[in-house]
Amino acid sequence: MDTMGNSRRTHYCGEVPLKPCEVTVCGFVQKIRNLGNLIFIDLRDRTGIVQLAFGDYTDRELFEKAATVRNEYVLMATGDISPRESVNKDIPTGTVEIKVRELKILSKAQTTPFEVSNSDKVNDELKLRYRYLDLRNQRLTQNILTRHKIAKVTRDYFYENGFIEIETPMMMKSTPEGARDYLVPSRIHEGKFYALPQSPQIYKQLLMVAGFDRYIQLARCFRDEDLRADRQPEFTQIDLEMSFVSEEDIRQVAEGWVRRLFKEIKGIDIATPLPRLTFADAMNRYGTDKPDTRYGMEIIDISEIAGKTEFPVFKSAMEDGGTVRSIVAEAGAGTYSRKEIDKIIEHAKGIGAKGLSYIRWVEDQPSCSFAKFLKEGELEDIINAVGAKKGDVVFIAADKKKTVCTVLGAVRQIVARRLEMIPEDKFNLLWIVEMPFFEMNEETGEWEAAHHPFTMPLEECLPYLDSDPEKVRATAFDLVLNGTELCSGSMRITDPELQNRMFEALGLSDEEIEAKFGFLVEAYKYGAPPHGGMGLGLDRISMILCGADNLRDVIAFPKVQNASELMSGCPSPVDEKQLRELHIETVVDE
RNA sequence: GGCCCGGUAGUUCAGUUGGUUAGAACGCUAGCCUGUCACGCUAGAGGUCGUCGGUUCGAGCCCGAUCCGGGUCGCCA
Repeated sequence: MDTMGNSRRTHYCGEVPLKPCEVTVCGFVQKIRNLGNLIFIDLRDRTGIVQLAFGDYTDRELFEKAATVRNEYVLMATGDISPRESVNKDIPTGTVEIKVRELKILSKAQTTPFEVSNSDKVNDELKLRYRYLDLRNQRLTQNILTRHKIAKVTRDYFYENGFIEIETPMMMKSTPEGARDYLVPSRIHEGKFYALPQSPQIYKQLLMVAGFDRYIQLARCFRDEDLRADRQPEFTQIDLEMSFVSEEDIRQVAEGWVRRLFKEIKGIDIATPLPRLTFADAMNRYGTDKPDTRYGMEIIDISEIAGKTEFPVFKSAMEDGGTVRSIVAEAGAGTYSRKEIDKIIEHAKGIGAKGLSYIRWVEDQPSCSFAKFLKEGELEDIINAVGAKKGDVVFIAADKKKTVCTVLGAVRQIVARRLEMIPEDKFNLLWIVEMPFFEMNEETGEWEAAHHPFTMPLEECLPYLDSDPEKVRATAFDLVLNGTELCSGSMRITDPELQNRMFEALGLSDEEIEAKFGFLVEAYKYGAPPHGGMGLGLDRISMILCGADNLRDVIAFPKVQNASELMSGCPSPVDEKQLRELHIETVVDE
């Protein structure tokens, strides 16, 4: 093996000049084509690929050295850029190659567990175990570079608009409402714990009280909850807070950021102001608070018609205060077989439906899964009400409103995917506004804060605070992009009395309020500018702008579904000594 | 915690009704090859069929448990 010696890189592989000159490049071997008396090596770095060439112009010793090179070796090559005899149109440097005069093998490589250039098809588990190899793959490299650009554009935009970046603590007080905290035991204080931040919420509000006026941070956040394709236990939030503003002002700043980001990253002009939809409308029309509006197929309430039939499923749902709603799966490209319908129903059951009724209108006559319960003309009434045409399938769910919405929202998504009616190149952004303040916890039957408890309710809702929690809406809003929640924001309560009323409405005792949030309420007594802000998911926006369908693809070292990291193998056991210092007793397996 | 999907050479996959020696492609090793870019040709090595148990004369295939990975519901103030 060789050392670099005095040689240094003059150009990145993907950025070599396309005219004759001397260059030195460094990188990994992507591919070797050895033709006997002619060797080509594709050399890769983060910018791209360039072809190294060895032929009759190469001295014998160098040629033999080139012949020993294997995939993923780390090379440094010096030579002359020359035009190729035959051009490769697929890569930017395809018109030239480097006729190598000096080759240094800086590091050899074992045969890798998978081919880096072909890793897109390889099993995720293996790739995550060797994440540093998968990151060499150009798709993943590009994603990480795009994420970097997004972070840079974000900082540029907010700095230019008077925001100050301030770091808040990573070790903070545990506030166990909402998501579970990751805890850090204290060595100095026996039996006490820090928590990793779920968000810098309280600190950024205190920064407003401190007078910093406009704050931003690319903040790491932690939540000890189960993972999803769009949810990691550790994630990065573009966290911001502003003083002397209204809800609308915050959205305007965010829209400016969105416009700038899409322009610089995708070259797309986003029209602002962005459309907005109330939470109630979103639930009714799309069955979710994060609707994908790139396609139609909205939910239709047919309680008035179907709910009045003799079909026991519909009847009992109505009697229990529920609802009957439907979506029309359009004919699209093909027709629906019974088998496919069954599959969709199975899926619906998996997400909480007891079942799904349907009207399948593929042959001349519509066939209806509950036809025998219908009187003359009722089937026609339903079909007319939902506007179904021949070729369509009408899916109907009857249950409590929440279940019906969830189920039909999911069915809408499945059908859209199946029909390939989701335009890949479209970016539909919208605001969901007037979010509910309280949410019923089905298990305990108690009202809980839907957002965080510092959220300002809409002024017109204040009278219902104690009498009718369901009616209270918040100054909270979400930004939704293609069915993914990108951001959440709100105005905050700055009146200590109102803040205490909110805590009480949430069932906290005076002692609990004092112990958990006393310092915040106290701060508001010393002069608190009206303020509000938001948190934007950097990982999620990166995922969408990279065209990825999983957060793992835009995070350098992600965690898997059970929240472990396969490369390093964390979480892992620790020494007894460490535990003793932290005053933690060893847990013996039962 | 629930539901669904997956696990067969290094990798991606095939493997019929349970039946002889588990196949292919890529990768790997060796040899040949002067313009490749999915280089080509020849030969070779490479398998506890995730693991454990069961049914059977016989299991990659059937049954049970379990581990690992993925998706999702719950959960995510």
